[in-house]
Amino acid sequence: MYEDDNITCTPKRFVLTEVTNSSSYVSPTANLKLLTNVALQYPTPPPSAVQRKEKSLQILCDRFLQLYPLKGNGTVEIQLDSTAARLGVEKRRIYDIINILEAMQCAVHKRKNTYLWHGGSRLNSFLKMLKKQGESMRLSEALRGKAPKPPAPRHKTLGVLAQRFLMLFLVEPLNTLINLEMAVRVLIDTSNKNKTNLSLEQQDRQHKSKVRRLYDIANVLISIGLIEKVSGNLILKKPVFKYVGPCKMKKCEKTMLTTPSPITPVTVLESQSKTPTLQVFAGKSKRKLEFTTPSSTKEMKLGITTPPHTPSHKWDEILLVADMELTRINNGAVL
DNA sequence: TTTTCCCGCCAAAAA
DNA sequence: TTTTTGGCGGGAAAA
Repeated sequence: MYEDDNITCTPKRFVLTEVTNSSSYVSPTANLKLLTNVALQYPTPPPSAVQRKEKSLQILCDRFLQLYPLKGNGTVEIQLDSTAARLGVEKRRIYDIINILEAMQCAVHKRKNTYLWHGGSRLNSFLKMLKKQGESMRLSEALRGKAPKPPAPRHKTLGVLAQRFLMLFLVEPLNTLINLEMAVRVLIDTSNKNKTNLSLEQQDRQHKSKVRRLYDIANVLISIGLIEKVSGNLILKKPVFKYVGPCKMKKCEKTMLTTPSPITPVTVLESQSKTPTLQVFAGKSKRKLEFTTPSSTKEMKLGITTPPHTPSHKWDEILLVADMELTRINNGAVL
């Protein structure tokens, strides 16, 4: 009949009544269907086998990076399908990984099924840019009360979300801990489409979905070595992440902008605030999101202002406030 | 239980 | 149209 590479010996024989739960007559068609099902079941490896944990995106990305190292030399072409096969996963999973890596400028979409791998060669400069981008978006302020809330991306949401998530770390003082709940709230534009308002529970649904995405993203960012999960956190039970990537700037310690001289020429400050439009996602395809705020940003030029207050690292407070808000929201949901 | 998040359906974009 | 990409959320493993 047919030969299956997986079958190395004659399958054990079964009588219909052993497989079915009834001893009654089964039509030929039903019989065929039944047999098909049994056949499909057959090549199933031992029940145990790899479990969920071993299939995580983080591990998959680790293996991916093993194939295509970040510090590799030169550029290489990556074939998605063969890579998926090599890693023994569905193509869909490769998309998840490559999308984030692409968002990190580690690879660029060259053509169908093909990416150009640049590794981490552009990472540092890209991170610098991301930071600037984050500052101009005023993500730091958004984290607290002041909430310009960056507009929701229309395309490449996974990649954009990954970039914005990273921005949070870059924009905040080093070692700031950020939890996913906080991130979602800042990164997701709750003021939904024009009129259509929140459906309350639909809002919760979308929130949950976004958190799922953030988990996915966090996992590959961890694999890349940009982020780290901080276990056994204090106040919150929620997961907290910390930036551990390349030190973004040299101003490690003091210096900073400790209240510039009273009479600072505006020009000095202004000079810093250019970069009005940064194209994070290169590429021609429409799908590649036009990352920046199209034009709406009404008064972005006013951006440069010394941090409101508490330039400190009182992230504990931040976390607390964030959590309190979250619980408030949750309670409110129970109408 | 809740948190984490894999899996894969199926629609949008591209060919 | 068909194929490739990739939102999205169900629901189950892990904690």
